[in-house]
Amino acid sequence: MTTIYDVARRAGVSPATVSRVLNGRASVDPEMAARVRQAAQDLDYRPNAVARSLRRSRTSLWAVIISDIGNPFFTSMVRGVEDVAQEAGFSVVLCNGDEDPEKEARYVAAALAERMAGVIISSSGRPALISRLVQARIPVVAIDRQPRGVEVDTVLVDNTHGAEQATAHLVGSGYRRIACITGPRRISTAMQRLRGYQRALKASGRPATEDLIRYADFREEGGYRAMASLLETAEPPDAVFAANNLMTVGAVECLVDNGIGVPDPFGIVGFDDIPWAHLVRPSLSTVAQPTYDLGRTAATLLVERIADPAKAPSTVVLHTELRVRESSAPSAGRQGPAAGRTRSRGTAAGSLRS
Amino acid sequence: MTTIYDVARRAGVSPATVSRVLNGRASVDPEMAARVRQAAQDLDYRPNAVARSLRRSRTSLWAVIISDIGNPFFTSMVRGVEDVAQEAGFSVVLCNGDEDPEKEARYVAAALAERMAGVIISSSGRPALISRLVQARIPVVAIDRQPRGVEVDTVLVDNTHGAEQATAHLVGSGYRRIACITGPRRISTAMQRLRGYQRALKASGRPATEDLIRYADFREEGGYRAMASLLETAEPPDAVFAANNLMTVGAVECLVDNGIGVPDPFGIVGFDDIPWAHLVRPSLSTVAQPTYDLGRTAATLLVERIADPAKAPSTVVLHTELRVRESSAPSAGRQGPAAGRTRSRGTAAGSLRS
DNA sequence: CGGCGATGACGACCATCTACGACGTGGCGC
DNA sequence: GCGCCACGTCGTAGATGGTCGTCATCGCCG
Repeated sequence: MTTIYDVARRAGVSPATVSRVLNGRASVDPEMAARVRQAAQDLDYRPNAVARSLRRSRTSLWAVIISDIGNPFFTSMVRGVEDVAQEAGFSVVLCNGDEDPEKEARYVAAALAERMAGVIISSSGRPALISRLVQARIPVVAIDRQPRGVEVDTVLVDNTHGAEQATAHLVGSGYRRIACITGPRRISTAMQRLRGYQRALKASGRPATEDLIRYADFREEGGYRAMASLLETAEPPDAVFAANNLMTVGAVECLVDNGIGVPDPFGIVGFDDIPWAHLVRPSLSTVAQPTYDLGRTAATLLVERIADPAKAPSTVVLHTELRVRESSAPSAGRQGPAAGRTRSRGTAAGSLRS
Repeated sequence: MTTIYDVARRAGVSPATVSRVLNGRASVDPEMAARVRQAAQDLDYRPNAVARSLRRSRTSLWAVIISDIGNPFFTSMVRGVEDVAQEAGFSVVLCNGDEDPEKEARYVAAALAERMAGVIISSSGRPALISRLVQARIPVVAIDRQPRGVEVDTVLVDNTHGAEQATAHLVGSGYRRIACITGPRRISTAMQRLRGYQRALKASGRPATEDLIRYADFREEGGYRAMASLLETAEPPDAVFAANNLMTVGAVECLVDNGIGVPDPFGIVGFDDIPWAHLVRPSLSTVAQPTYDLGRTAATLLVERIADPAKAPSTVVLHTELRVRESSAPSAGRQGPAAGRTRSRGTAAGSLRS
């Protein structure tokens, strides 16, 4: 590997001058600058980013710690983060926490050891991890999930409102007993979405009883099991609101395996869109999140936080959008007063292309 | 941040001894070692990975440069890479090349600047990028796509055979004019899958004419347009083999929008599975790749290459598996001699759970 | 001729690792 | 029993590569 000394020798200047030319920090004689640049090009010189980081005591790496790389929600989010990072001159280290607090802890340790420039984290629960980052003065942005007891920049969606809207839509479609499959109690999004569900039930004058609620794991398998458990009860539900995309898929699978028709007699709405939802039959009604923007917003906050570590932490809440498709639109006989949408194939496909 | 000097001072030893204790390189008096460890724990000392990297002139980071983070094929692969990296003590920097040679070049430059310990790359064409890495003595493993003119460790699947099998299956199902939507000419997988398609057609005694071939971009949009273009021809096909998952989805969308039934009258088989393929109606027949193992294998090769930079490069070819579902199984009247599978819903769902 | 501004050279510094040297102890041989 | 040698252990210092502050010098202008 060629070093800055090799370039200096070839250009007949000191290493400091080479540094100044390449960083544009101070004014250098144009003729000499050109000579340096030529030498650098001739030798295919690439500054050693490690040495630079050591001297500057800061790197140009971000750690993005997500909960599940297999979930399209997170990959889309990462894409948003990455695009902003790229523009701002940072590289992204993607870390798959896998909903495992221990794995997550390892990644936080790595971020500390590598003295990363910043961390974007969707934490699976432990606020202590985020505290450690804050204590080490590493800029942090929490995304998707709200950490408890720590003051950091945060980007969320209006989980409660989205869940309320989805549940109210099921109520309006005429379903009688609406169940809820949510995530682990320690995760803020799971609890907020549950609260939205409960609020909508109360607003419609129905009791939100515990026997209609299941706490699963935000994965396909968990959604399947929760659905199966709901069907086994003495008085099974006739609709369900599932609190994330993978559990929605699991629940639908369970219904298919049990030969139960969707949307008639059984309605389903899921939180968070899935790709190719329009190709799934019946197409799934979902509460769509602005995943890409979620990532972009978090990244923008991180850039600002790095620029000014002293500024007060802010929380940004983005909006969800209920996308009604086939899975929550029962036949005419059952439809309630609020249910007036088309089910034509063309429309469904068209709305998804956007 | 506490440094090795702080720990040394507190333990009453020299920094060198602290380093020795924590790295286990040389023998140190056990009593003294215990004192050092205690001091390190008291101060919550974490070695500065940047300084370590500079001194050792090697980092513990891998760059994984993939073509499209939105494609589940790659995320599953990355998961395999990551699991092995974790075990071997490396962290993974995920880089989304986005099928854009320029973006890809930037990431390769970053890998060089950061003196990364290794690179796993699914290159969008330019062998020059890989050459630069090899020249800089950075261990490289090519994955999914075969780089031309460079000798590096490579992990591939049997693209030609998989495509041949898929096409032969369409032939056997009784389709007459079978088209092919493949990827850009510069990408090896696109050409190999095209070759498999052509081979199968020749084996069945049909001409593989150019008017049945479209070169798209491996994306949903491209698949849609290619399908539309095939339908506009004077003599449209009645089946298509699509060379990756996203283009398959695009092609199906186009068929739906045009009101053409699948699998009757139009058959389709795609290369590479998609998640929730079993929920899509009609469920899609695909050539499934061992995506996770692809990643694991590449990572294992990289670990070996790092351990022994001198060893001869090897190429590993993994096998694909044709998964017949509904989209290629026409009704009885059309079925050819080779088409004898069930189309029952239960069976289709069951085969997908595995 | 003096002063100021601009530019370049030099060296300290970032945190860690490691080669080399020094010191001490134990064992063996005379 | 004493001395020497060898080995084990520890500390010092230098190296890693780039950045930036300091100082000196040169040239130009007043």
